[in-house]
Amino acid sequence: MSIPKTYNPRIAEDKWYRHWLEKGYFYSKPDKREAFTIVIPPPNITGVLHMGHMLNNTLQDVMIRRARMMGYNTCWVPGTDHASIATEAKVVAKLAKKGIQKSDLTREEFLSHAFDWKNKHGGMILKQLTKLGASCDWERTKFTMDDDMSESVIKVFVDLYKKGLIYRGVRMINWDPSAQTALSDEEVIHKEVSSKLYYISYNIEGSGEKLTIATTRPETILGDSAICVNPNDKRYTHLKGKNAIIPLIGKIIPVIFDEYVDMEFGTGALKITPAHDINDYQIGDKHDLEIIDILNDDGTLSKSAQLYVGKDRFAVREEIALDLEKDGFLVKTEEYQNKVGVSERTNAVIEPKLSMQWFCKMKEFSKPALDHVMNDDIKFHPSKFKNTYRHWMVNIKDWCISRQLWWGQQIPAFFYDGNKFVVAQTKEEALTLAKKENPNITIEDLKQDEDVLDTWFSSWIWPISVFDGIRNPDNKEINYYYPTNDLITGPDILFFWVARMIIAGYEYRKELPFKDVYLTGLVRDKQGRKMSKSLGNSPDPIELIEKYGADGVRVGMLLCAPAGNDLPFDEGLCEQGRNFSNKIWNAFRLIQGWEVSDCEQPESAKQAIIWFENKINKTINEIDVSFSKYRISEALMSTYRLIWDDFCSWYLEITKPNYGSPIDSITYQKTIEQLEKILKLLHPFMPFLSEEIWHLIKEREEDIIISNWPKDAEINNVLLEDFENMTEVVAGIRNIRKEQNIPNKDQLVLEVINHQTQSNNLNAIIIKLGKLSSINTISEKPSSAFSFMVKSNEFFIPISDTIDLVAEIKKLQKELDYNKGFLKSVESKLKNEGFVNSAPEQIIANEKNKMADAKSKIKILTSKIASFQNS
RNA sequence: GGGCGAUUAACUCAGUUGGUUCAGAGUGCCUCCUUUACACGGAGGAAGUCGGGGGUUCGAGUCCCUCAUCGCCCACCA
Repeated sequence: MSIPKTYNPRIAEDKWYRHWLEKGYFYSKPDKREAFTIVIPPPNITGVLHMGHMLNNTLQDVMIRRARMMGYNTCWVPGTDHASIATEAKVVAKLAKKGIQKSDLTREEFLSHAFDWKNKHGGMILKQLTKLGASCDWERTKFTMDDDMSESVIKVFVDLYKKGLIYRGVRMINWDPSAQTALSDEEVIHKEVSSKLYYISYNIEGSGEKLTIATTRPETILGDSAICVNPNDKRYTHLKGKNAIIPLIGKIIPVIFDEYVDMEFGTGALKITPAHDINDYQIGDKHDLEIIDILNDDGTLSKSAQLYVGKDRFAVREEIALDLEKDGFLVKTEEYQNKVGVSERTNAVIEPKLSMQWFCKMKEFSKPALDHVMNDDIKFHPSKFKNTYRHWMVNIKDWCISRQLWWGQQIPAFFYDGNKFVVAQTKEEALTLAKKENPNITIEDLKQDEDVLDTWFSSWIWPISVFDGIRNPDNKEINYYYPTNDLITGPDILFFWVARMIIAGYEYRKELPFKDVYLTGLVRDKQGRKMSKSLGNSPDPIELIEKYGADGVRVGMLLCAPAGNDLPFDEGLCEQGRNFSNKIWNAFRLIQGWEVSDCEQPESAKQAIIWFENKINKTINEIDVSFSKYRISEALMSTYRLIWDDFCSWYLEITKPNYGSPIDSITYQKTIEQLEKILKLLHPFMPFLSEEIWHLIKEREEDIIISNWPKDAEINNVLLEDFENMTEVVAGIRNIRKEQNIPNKDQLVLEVINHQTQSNNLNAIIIKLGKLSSINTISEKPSSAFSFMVKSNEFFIPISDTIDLVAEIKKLQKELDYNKGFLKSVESKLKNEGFVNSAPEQIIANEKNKMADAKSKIKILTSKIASFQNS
């Protein structure tokens, strides 16, 4: 059969993925083996696969595939998140295109549209993951709004309410005027913007005096309840008991005194708008001021504003500035850098708003989650995120969990008799509870809270609810699969998700939800911007896979992705991955093209096999260590070098027979064994290629995906070192060929003086790779020859007629100078009493060895130079 | 404003308790080579005052101080 020169990923990928599915390798049921579990960070149903997902899921797949080979019962649970705000926004937009307003629909009608949308688009991203080779247990695919999942969420809500951890109250919250819902603090991003600071003067009632304040939001003067100054501010003490008049509307408000006000800032006078600023609210509360909410939910001005009613807050800002200026109230404006909060989802500028919402008390509740991370029961990789985590946890605030949306789990609070309510799993239970208060209540009288829960209120129990551990805490699956092993996700959702899962884990399982958290970096584009769905700057991963193969893309992502480091994405990395695929493919092509016969095994092959067996064991050890430290890119690099350098450049170059000659059966057999081992090591990183070659080597039942992960063994380090030295000898010969332009077909003789190292065993290899006719041991150096040194052995290639004496002497002189300098530094170190007295014995012995070594090199070099100069 | 982390070759990063020739890897770059698995390749090469300055030590990329630059997280100063 003829095998193409380049590897074609298309042939392997779909074929093997289907095969693995058919064989059921991805599916997991509890059994006697130890479980290895990962729950996927459920991507939003609104999302399509982007580079962040690629990185994340490749890492998860690597961990799962390796664990599977190590004999664990692996279970990778996939699924999607209903993403309440994002999805609702998409559905609303889609309906709007059809001319349908959300307000035209009943809740049920809207939800039916939303589920239609979810059914159409929601599975897309999971389908894309299969292209990447993700070995998820697809039979376990979950959605955060599946009936059982929602039921678990509601159960948790009711439970926490009963425990007194959930309460309802009027608080200052973050209002998103675009989505028209409350947000948690975490959903608000503070951005620096250039804005203006407006200086506005207020007339003081009953005097000609004016009082000037500074504000970035002049439109909010319509909601002012007071002007506040610092009681220690001598400029304003005389205003005690006076009133100010709000410009344009003429409303009279008191001048109040509070030390909160910074005398240095602006004019030292602060307008107080309790409805639209958290600080003003607190001052207003303290001084018992009127709260005037001048904004509607959509960010337009309300009737309470009196002016500009129905106009947008930003339009009003400009308009009111003009009007104030016209009437002489605007003193001046200044350029000003300040920070505004915007909605993480809609990018709308957040309004602080006083509103009735549901909250979860976090302070005490989160304590175990903090402790168990700080004492490494749960390990973060890299550990620097422990700091960030701690900082957030100790400053944790109550979590606003209600959202004024329809898409999500509706809050199970049922109202009756006006403001009275009960919290219960079902309306029937609620009725029973309500009847205790008022026996006349009927089920029709109960009205469920319109709001839904924050999306993260469902995803924080994800590792438990996917195994039904909330509804049935003692079921077999949860006890088997929980706690999960690795959580692999981005640091951007450390608080949104990771921290809260840990909290929920200790609350509902009394146990950690996962043992290790691997926080990836963010994938950035070439301008250093975060790649994300909202920016739309991510290359299409499916196109990349088509171009470079899934394995190539996986390798490309992993090579540059040490834990926690951002990676600027460069397509060249995928190219490197593809080239690597091809390298392995061609190594395989070479081997399968060999003609096997009973001829004698060459000495060089014998030595190469022994060496490579040691080398592979050493590398397996390195790879295992890297994995245990979650240094996945290092594990891959070890594998990469083992294959490219050790296997291809050395092992195969040594063992491959001369052109047209057959290979002996022992070497052939051994080579196949080595190749198989290598493919196993490669499998977690490059599943398709490894499976493809595994089966092309020979027909067999067993698939590599479930083969055993190779174990490391005793390593003969002396042998490895000898081989290293040997490679330097070969490099020396190649160097001389290159410098002197000696073609490979010209066979050379290599002469060695007192060649004492054990690498005599490796002479056969040197002869083969150096294209030598022989290696001779000599006692005196030849009169003129090219030469090089490896350790303290001197090698010669005698070709007197072509040698460039001047260049050769120059080269030797350079080497001599280096060694002299080196000797000097070693000697001075050894003369230093401080060093000799305080350095450990081993270090001193090493220095002495170095000195002896340098001395002997200097001696050799000096005499060599002399002999050249004489000739 | 508070906290955390980083700064090592053109790029992306290793460098474990200070001590072997410790200044490394991969990519890229330069030179040569279409040789018989692979040009998605081979052989060789150049390349860094380890951000600046100070200190501790016999010895510092590694520990301490300081400055600079960058990044991240948190935060209610108009």
